[in-house]
Amino acid sequence: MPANSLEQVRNLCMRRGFVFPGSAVYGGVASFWDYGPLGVELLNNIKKAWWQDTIYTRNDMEGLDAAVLMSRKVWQHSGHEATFGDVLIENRKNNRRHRLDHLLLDQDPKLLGELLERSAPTWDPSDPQIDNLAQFCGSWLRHHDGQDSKVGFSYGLESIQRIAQLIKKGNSPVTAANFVFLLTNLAVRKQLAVGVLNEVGIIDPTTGEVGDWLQPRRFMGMFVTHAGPVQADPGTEEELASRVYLRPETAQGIFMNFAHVQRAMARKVPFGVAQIGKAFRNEITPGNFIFRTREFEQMEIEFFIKPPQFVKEGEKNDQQWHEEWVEQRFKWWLRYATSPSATLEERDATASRFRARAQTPDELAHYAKATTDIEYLFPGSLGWGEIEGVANRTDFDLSAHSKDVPEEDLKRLKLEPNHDSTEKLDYFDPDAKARYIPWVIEPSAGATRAMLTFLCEAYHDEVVTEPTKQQIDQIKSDAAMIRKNAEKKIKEAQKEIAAGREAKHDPATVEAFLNLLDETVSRLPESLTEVLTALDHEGAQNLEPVKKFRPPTEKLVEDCTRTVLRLHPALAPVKLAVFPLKKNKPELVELAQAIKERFQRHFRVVYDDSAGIGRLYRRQDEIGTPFCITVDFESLEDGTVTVRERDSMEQERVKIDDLPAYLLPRLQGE
RNA sequence: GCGGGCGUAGCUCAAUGGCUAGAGCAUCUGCCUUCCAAGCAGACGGUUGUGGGUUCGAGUCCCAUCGCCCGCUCCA
Repeated sequence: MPANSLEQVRNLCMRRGFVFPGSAVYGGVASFWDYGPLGVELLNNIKKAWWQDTIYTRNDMEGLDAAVLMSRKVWQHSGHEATFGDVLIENRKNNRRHRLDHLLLDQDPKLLGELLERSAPTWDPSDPQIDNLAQFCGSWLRHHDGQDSKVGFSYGLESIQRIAQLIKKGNSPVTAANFVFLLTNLAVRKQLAVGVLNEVGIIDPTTGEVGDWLQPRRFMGMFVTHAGPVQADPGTEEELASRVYLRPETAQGIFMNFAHVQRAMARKVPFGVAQIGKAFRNEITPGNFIFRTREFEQMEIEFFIKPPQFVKEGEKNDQQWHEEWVEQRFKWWLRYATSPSATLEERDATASRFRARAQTPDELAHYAKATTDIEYLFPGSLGWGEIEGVANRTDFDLSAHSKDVPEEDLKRLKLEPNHDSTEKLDYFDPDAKARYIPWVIEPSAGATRAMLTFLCEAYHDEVVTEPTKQQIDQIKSDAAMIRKNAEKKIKEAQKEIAAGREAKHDPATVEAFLNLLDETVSRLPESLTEVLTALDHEGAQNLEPVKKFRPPTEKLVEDCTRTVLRLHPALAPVKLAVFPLKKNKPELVELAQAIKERFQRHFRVVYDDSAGIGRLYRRQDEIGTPFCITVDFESLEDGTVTVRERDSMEQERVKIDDLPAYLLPRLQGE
C-alpha cells in the first residue's frame, strides 16, 4: 500500500535528504523548498526520463531552454498581466471574490463619486499615492475648468471633493476607467476604508444585492523584478520601463521561439518543442508540502499542428491530436509510477490512482479551447491533484504575439491587434500550399509535482518480520483497555453535553476511533502499521491509555517493518549500493570500493560500511535503491558477490565481471 | 489573506510555574568472521522557532512575529 499520509512522505524527504525547508537558518520562508542530495537526483532522473521519452524517442520534437525573464510585452500580449495581477475584493455574504475594478465599473458612477467624497477625509496625506491622486485630480480639473495649473497641482482635498461632486452630478471630468484605476490603487494601499466601501452600498453583481465587503487586496500572480540596477517608485513610467516578470509558465518562451526552431531545424508542421524549467507564481494559497509552491518546475511541450481548416482527410485534427497527447502522457505517468516488480493487482491499483479529467468550460484558462487534466490521488486530505494539464491552446498565443493578424481571427480569439510585435508567427505549409498560424496542443506537467507523485506512489511500509503471537496478544489486550477507558470517557462526555456543558471529548469521534482501532487490530499481523496510524485519529486525542500504548507499538512497528520506496529504477536517486560484509577486513573494504568505482562513472552508486548489513539494506530500501551488492569472504576466493533486489529482498550470487550485463537491463526497468 | 491546531537535540518524544531541560533512535570513534532493526564501550549534540511581557523564578502563563499542518480559495 502506498503512503497513507503526506506527512510520512514529508518526513522521509526531510530525514533522508530529498527536500529541506528553504532558508531554514532564518526560520524558513513559506512555500520555498530546497532539493537535497537525493532530491536533486530524483528530480533530475524524472526530467531525464521525460526528456528522453518526449524528444529522443520521437521524430517530431525539439528541445529548448528559453530565458526565465522575458520582455514585459510578452506577458501583456499573452494576457497574463491582466489576468494575473488583480485587485480582488471578497463578499463575506457569499464568499465570492471579484476583481475590484470590474466591480466598481459595474456600479452607478454617482456611487463612485460618493465613495471618493466619503473616503477622502480618512486618507493619509503622507502616502505618495494620495499625492499622486491629488495631482491627477488637479490636472483633470484644469482640463475641465481651464483653471490655472498652479491651483490644480497643489495637494488639497478641495480638488478631490470637487471631482467627486462633478462625478455625482454625472458630469465627470475623467473616464470611469481612469477613476477606477485610481480607486483600485488606493484600495490596495488601504486608503479606501472597508467601512466607507460598505457605507455607500456596493452591489454584488452575482446577487444584485449590497455586499458585505472585506478589505480589497492585490493578488499579483506574477513576481515582479527589474532589468537594470536602478530602482524606481512602483507604478511610475520609469519603473514600468524596466519591469520584467518571472515567468509564470515556461510556455511563452517556446512561443517566442516557434519560428526560430522551425527555421533552424527545418521542421514541418506538425512538430513540437519541449522545455523544462522553473516557473514562478505568487500563489494565493501555497501549501501541501511541495505540491503547490511559488517556485516550481515545469516540463512543457508545445506541439504545433495544422489549423482545422487545413486538415486533410486521414490527417489528425486538433481534437485528435489532443486526445493522442492525453493518452501518451497518461501512459508515461503509469509507466514511471510502477515498479517493474509490481504484480498485476498492484498495477491495477496504481492505475486507479491516476485519472484524466476534462475541464468544464468555466475552469478553462483564457487561452484554452479544451483542457484535460491528468490527476493523481494523493494521500490524505490533498486527494485528487493535478499533475499535468493537456490543453488545446488553438492559435491563441502565436496570434497574440503576431502583428497583422486578420480581423476575423482577432475577433474569434478576443484579441486586440498587436502593434508591439515585429513579426507574424506564421508558417508556410508546403503541403497545403498555404500560410497559416499553427494551432498548438500543450501537455504541461509539473516536474516537482511529479516528484511528489512518484514518492507517494512508491512509499511502502511493509511488515517483513511477523510479530510473535505474544506481541499480537499484547496489542489486543491494550486495545481492549483503550476501549474500556474510552467508553467511560464517552459516557462522561455525554453527561456533560446533556447538562449543557462543554465536553472534553466528542463521543462520535471517539467512537469512530474505537471502530477504526478494532477493525485494524482484527486484521493483525498484516495491518500492523495501520494500527499505529489509527492512533493518530482525532478521536484518540487526550486518551491516557493511548499515550501509554503508543511507544511500545511504535517500537514494535519499527522492529517488524521496513520502509521501502518502490521507485521505478530509472528514477531511483541511487542505483546501486556496495557494502563489505565486515568493515574491519581491509580486503573486503578494498574490493567493495573497487566495485563502487567501477560503476560510478555510469550512474549514482554509493559505498557504505557504517552499520551492520541488515541496517545498510534498510537504509537503501528507504531511499529506493534498486540493488545492493555485498562483498563477503567468498568473494575474495571466487570473484562472486551477493546482489540483493529491493522489492523482493531476494539475493543472487553474481560474478563481479557479469555485473554490468546483470544490472544494466534491470536498471532500465526491463 | 481568514479560521482551527502545532513548534523542546538531526529524528520521535519526556519534564505539577521551582535544582545544571532528560530518554530512545540517529551520528561519530574504538573493538567484533553478525546477509536483512536491535553486539560492546565511549563521544558529540540545546539561547526550548524568534522577540517582548507577567513573575522572586517561564519549556510551561499572556502578546506579537515566523514557520509547519488542517479547512476556504486553485490548476503545473
